[in-house]
Amino acid sequence: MGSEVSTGHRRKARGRDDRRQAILDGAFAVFARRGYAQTCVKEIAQEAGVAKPTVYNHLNDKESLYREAVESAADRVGAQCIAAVEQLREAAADGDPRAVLGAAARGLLRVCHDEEARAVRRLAGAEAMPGLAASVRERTALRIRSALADRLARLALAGRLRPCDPELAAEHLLVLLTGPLEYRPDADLDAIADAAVDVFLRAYGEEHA
Amino acid sequence: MGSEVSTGHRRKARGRDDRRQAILDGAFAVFARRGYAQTCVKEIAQEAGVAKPTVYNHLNDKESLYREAVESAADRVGAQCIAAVEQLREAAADGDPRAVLGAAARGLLRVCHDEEARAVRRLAGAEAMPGLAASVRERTALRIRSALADRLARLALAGRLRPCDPELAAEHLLVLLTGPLEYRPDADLDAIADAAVDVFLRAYGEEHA
DNA sequence: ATTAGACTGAACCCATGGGTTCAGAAGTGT
DNA sequence: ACACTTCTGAACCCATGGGTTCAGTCTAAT
Repeated sequence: MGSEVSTGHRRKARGRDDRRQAILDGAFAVFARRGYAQTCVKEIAQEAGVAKPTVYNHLNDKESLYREAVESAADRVGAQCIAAVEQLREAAADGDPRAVLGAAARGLLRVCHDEEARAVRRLAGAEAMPGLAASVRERTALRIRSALADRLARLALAGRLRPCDPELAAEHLLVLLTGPLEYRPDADLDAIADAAVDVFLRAYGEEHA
Repeated sequence: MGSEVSTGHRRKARGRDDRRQAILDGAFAVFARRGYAQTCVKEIAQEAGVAKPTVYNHLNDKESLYREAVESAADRVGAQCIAAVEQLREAAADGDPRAVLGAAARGLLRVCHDEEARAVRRLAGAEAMPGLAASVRERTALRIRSALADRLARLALAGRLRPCDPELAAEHLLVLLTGPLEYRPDADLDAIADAAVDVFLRAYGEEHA
């Protein structure tokens, strides 16, 4: 019966967390399309399929709602990016780095160009909430750079890249990939990725014969 | 007397424009440190040294205030960046591209790291104001890329860079410069600039012997 | 069946702040 | 001196919306 009690608690807790997550997701969706100022909590409640007091039952106020919603979405986006980078793990042993880097780059860029990722970038910096920008950067950019640096270090060690600072190399590859999105929000993603890998390999590829 | 009348009109118009600009500058300063939602028009008026009705005498409403303030600041920042790029004009004839590009890069990066430029980037994307982001991108990023592409094209034609698409090359150099600011907001600017030029020249420099 | 906890919906309170009005001051051209 | 425009400062109106309260409902565990 101890197990039944704890099961019951787990179910309840699970239910609570699900609902909380639904609220955060709804909040993120509304904030993303309306901005902070134009968003009213009632609309968030509707989006989440929940009554307004329920929102305040899970979150303290509008600002917490914003912070936690953005951070939660940042975690999702960060995880997708990490997954795209991690595909370099097995593939690294294979043939020329251009193919394997190209595939990872295209995957990464698709995630970064996704509506959710764009919204995270917009909402993170805006609205002067102390610490939020740093927190989101930690959960996305820095984590991704670190994961990519790991992979590049292995490539360099294997002689497929020239010796370099992996952190800096990762940063360069990432800005070559995602930077152009700021200049051409709706360009061909694969073309951007290929151009980025091209430049990256000319700069960091192994000394050619 | 026609001249006197027109002089009078000019003085008045000048006075009006000055005051309008003072209001826009004050608005930008307050929006930059408070964000849109937390900013009240009264504070803008105080910052500009003006009474609240005077603000509404020059601008229609809070949203116009925001748009025009951001666009005005974007114009200033854009002009400074163009100036930094334009120093490639005379210097282009000189010695190795590394020195001349490095100097321009450091100048450009200083402007982009400036508080005003950071604020423009923050405020431009935020707050779901249709068209504002595009307008600011037009006044800054695209203009700068275009100016830089002009200079790079001349360098390529002079054989100091390998043949390339100047627009794309300019974009790559710019993201290598400004991208790292997102990852390390307070790193050594000159180090970033040098690393960017280094990578850029390995990718776009003339075929080495 | 009972009890406990979460959820609902609607009404409610009220601080905030956008935008306006107005009477008068101050500067300007004639 | 006179008229004209602009600016001031203070008060004012009022829509918006954050946050709360409450009485009643639903679910689930015992």
